[in-house]
Amino acid sequence: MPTPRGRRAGEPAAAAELPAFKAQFFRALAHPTRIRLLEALVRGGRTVQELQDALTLDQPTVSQQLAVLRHQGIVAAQKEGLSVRYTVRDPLVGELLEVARRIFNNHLVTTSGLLRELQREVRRG
Amino acid sequence: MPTPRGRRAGEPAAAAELPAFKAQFFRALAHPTRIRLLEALVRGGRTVQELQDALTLDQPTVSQQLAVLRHQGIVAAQKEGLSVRYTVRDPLVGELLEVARRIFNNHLVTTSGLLRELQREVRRG
DNA sequence: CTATTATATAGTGATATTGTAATATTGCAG
DNA sequence: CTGCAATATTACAATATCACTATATAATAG
Repeated sequence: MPTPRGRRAGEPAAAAELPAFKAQFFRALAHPTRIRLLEALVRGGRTVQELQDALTLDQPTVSQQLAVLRHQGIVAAQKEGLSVRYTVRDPLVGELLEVARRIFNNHLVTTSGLLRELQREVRRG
Repeated sequence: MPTPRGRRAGEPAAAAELPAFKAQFFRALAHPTRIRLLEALVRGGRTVQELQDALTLDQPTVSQQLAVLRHQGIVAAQKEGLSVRYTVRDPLVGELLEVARRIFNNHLVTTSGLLRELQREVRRG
C-alpha cells in the first residue's frame, strides 16, 4: 500500500470556505474580455455603449461579461435614462490589477511583442 | 435592424493579447485548492508532503494543482532528495492575495460564518 | 397605442476544467 | 539489480464556461 496519506474526514471546513469565495472572485477576473472591461472601468464609469465602442465588442458580449462582474459584486450598474453606467465598486480592484501587472512585468511570459505591449502599458501608468 | 454595432475586423490585436495573459494568470488562482496552496506557500517553502498534511489533501490533488501554478510560473519546484520543495516565485503574489483579502473585507460576501473567518484571518495578519 | 434605442437574458453546440482513480517516474537503500 | 517512498502524470466522465444567435425587457418619443 504505497503513499497511504489521504483526506481526513470531518474537519471544520470553515477554513475551506473562504478560499472558495476568493477563488470565485479570481474566476470573475479570469477572462480577457472582463480584464479589458475592468481596465476601462477603473479609469472611470462607462456606459455599455461606451464600452462597446472603446473595446470594439458586440453588445451581448459586453452585457454578458458585465453581468459576471456584477454578480460577483465587482462592478455596480446605475440606470441613466436608456443607458446603464457601470462603475467599479472598490478602488482596490485597480490596485489588484496594478499588482498583477507588476508581477507580469517582473518575470512571467516574455514573448517579444507582448513585452513591448507591457512596457507601453507601464509608460501609460 | 436594431443595434447594428458589431465587432470591427482587422484591429491590431496586440491590445487584446496582454489581457489574455492576465486572464490566464488569474485563472490559475481561480481554484479553492490553489488558493489554499498559495496561502501556505507565501509563508515559506513547503514540500508536497507538508502541503498534503497541512491542507489535508491527497497526493495527486496537491501535485496536480501545484502543476497548474508551476506551468503558470507562479511557483517553482526544487528537488530535495525524494521530496520536492515548492516556493512562490514572486513575493508580489503575497501582496496580490493580501489586496484580494482587503477587497473581501470591504464589502464582498458577508455570510456570518464567513465574516468571522475573514476577521480571524485579518488578525493573523 | 407603436416604434426605436439601449441593455439584458436565454438557448445552444463546442471546448475547457473538475474530481477521482489508476499508473508512471524518480531517487534512495540495501 | 530489487523494493519502496515521494512525487508526477494520465485517463475519463461530469460539469462549467465559452462564443454566438435570437429574443426579451426597459425607457423614451411620437
